[in-house]
Amino acid sequence: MYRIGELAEKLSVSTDTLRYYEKHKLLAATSRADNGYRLYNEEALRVMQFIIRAKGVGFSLNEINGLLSIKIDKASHSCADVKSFTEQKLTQVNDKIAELQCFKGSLELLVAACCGGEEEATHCSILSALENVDAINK
Amino acid sequence: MYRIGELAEKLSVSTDTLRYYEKHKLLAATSRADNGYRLYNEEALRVMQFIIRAKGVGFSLNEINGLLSIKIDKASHSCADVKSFTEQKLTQVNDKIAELQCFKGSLELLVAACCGGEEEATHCSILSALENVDAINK
DNA sequence: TTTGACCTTGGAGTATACTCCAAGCTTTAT
DNA sequence: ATAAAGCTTGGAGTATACTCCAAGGTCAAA
Repeated sequence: MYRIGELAEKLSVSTDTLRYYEKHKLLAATSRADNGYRLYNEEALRVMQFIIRAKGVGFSLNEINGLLSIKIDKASHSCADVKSFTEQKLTQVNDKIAELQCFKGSLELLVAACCGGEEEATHCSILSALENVDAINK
Repeated sequence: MYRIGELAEKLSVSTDTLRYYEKHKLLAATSRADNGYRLYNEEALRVMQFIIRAKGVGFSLNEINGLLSIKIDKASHSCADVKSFTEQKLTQVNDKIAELQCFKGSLELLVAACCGGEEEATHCSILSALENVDAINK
């Protein structure tokens, strides 16, 4: 079991963030020590990694709560509910991937086209390439 | 040229958002009409689409400003600056894509495994699958 | 010509997600 | 035994990104 500070360091987040997530029902401590200290197990670590990843790709804490509640709120959802919610999230994720592929393509084009030298960027083809970034993104 | 309301509707954002972006140097109106109304051209439309996409995949307005300033701030950056900044962003984008691929894999697994019926989700295999989501995400 | 829809500005208010602080208890090291 | 580091709570403060409002100008249609 980890104390809050240990888990925080392992995840590169603050202890305040962990307490904030507990207050907002995203992740409760696994248990409490006799002295009242929060204790977290490996499962909690994995859930936090999940939350951090989800945040990184643009899900709000509220949306992440929704994703996590599939797990937590078992009895209150039917299979049909869960399936349709999950399909919806899958569509969202696919859309996000598609957008990022566009960014990736544009940026790769820019990197490939740029001379990388010391002259002013005014004369660098990377900039003209970026000016067409939206066209590329389609 | 579009008036602010027309552009806002085309993009499904509020006019307040467009004025907010102008105030925060993300996108100025292309010009002003004689009556003081903001006017936007097709280029502005494309820049806004770019901003909206970037936001959707988790870039902050500040980061987006950085991306846009490659375009705007030509004379103040060398080619080497621009190239290294762009390569850094590319790494970020690749990381985000990898994370989303994990989500996608997990969610697809869940959708495929779920019966989709009316019974309580307690008995649905989609949930047990989700409990291993972090393992799947690796 | 006047009603309604649209635009202007500046500034205040809100939601989200932290982040910091005070006051105090616990534990570890010297 | 006492200091330093770590934990507790509740609550206040901050950054980001809007969102709304007031007071007023503009414009097209009835």
